[in-house]
Amino acid sequence: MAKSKLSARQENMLDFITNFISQHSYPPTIREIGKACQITSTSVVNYNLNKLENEGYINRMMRVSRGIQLDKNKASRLVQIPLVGRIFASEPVHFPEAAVSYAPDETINLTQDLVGDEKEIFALEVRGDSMIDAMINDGDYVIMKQQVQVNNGDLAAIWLINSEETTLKYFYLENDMVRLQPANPTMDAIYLDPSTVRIQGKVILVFRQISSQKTTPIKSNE
Amino acid sequence: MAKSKLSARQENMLDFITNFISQHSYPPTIREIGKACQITSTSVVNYNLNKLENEGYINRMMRVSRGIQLDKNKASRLVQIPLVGRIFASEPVHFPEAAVSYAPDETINLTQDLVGDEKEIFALEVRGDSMIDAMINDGDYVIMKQQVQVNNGDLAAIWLINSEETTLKYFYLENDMVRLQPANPTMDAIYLDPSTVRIQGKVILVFRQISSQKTTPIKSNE
DNA sequence: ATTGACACGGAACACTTGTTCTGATATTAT
DNA sequence: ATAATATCAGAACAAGTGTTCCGTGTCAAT
Repeated sequence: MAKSKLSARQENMLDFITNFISQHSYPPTIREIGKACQITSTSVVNYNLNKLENEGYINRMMRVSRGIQLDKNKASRLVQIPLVGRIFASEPVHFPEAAVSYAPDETINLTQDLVGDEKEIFALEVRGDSMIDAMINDGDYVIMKQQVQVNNGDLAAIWLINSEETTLKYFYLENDMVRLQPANPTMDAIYLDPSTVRIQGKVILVFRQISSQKTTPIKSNE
Repeated sequence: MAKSKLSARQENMLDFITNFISQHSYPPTIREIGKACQITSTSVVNYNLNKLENEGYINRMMRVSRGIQLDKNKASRLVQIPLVGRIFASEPVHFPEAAVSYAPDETINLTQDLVGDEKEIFALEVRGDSMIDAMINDGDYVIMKQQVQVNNGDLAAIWLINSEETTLKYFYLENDMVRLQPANPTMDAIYLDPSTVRIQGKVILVFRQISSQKTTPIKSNE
């Protein structure tokens, strides 16, 4: 929303600064920004840096080399994650087809440092208490990436063909057997033949909103 | 261990660099280091920076202003947190007396960026399943700071005087009543008179080791 | 057409900053 | 004691770097 006030050049600069810091762990100089953004004049870089500062995206330390601080609240890149549906235990995860556009109110925005560089990730709302053994509850949101293979130790969404249910468990392939380990360490792992499981994706992040509206759920006996 | 090869001056410099970066989010210049560490000559700072680089604590970018990168594996300051006991639901948290020295195998080392700048923090191992409503299980480790007051929204260790038990819940003081909110959103908050609760500390971090030894807990019927 | 705000490029300036040189002092080994 | 090494201080240099000034072009409003 507020980002609409930035010009393409300023967006470009902000992107470069963000990436530069994450790669070098120190900020770029004015000339480094200019070179990366095809700006020949240092004054123009300076000019647009002041714009970025006025908009609150960065803080500048005057007369300090590389004196640029990213305002984490505004400048850290947001990843727009489409909320494409719900995840039930009783059916496979329904991932969306190809590239579809979603309503803006159906996207979840998280900062890139939280979800990493993965592309094509989706948000799913958890329905039901059946994921409780993964320490994931009704109403939680799961950020997932669709993939048919996961690494050992990944928290994976797995469709159990025999019992016809989706489960979220840590995945390990050991001695030609699949071990599915609940996140809840007091529960036992289950061992299955690889042919009876279908990996649907890996979980990147789980979060739970502790909103004030939700904090007083006067339980009614419904 | 490897830090023993550093002189007092080099340790001092490394500390300053670490703190400077965390405060400014860009590294200091050679002269800034010298001023902070009472080194009048830039060449001496340069000399010791090279020492630090040879020991692997930092990386230097030649001819780059503020071109210092901390080696996270070695230089990021480890906070040694004494593991002082266990936390049961059935008794108050037992914090240690004053400054006591602990066996080295009874300390938990975490990087400062994880636990922040808090001083006098302790690690406690969770025993029993009674903290399950805080999404904390048997075997988890809780990093806590002892304090008799917490802010609204802090995850706090609270001794319930009437029921004589310790609980970990999010703490809110609302209208002269204490609301204790379980981390598990499917469970209800409880409201108590402030005189019936005793705040013991706030939880800074919780972690669970998913070690390979633990991943195959063939449950025996003991 | 005129004005003004805005964005830009080039150049120069002054300060910052990493580097290097010379030499002194302290520490350690032989 | 002597030599070798490590650590340090001061100074100067060259390059890096933020800042500023001047001029140009664009675009919308009057």
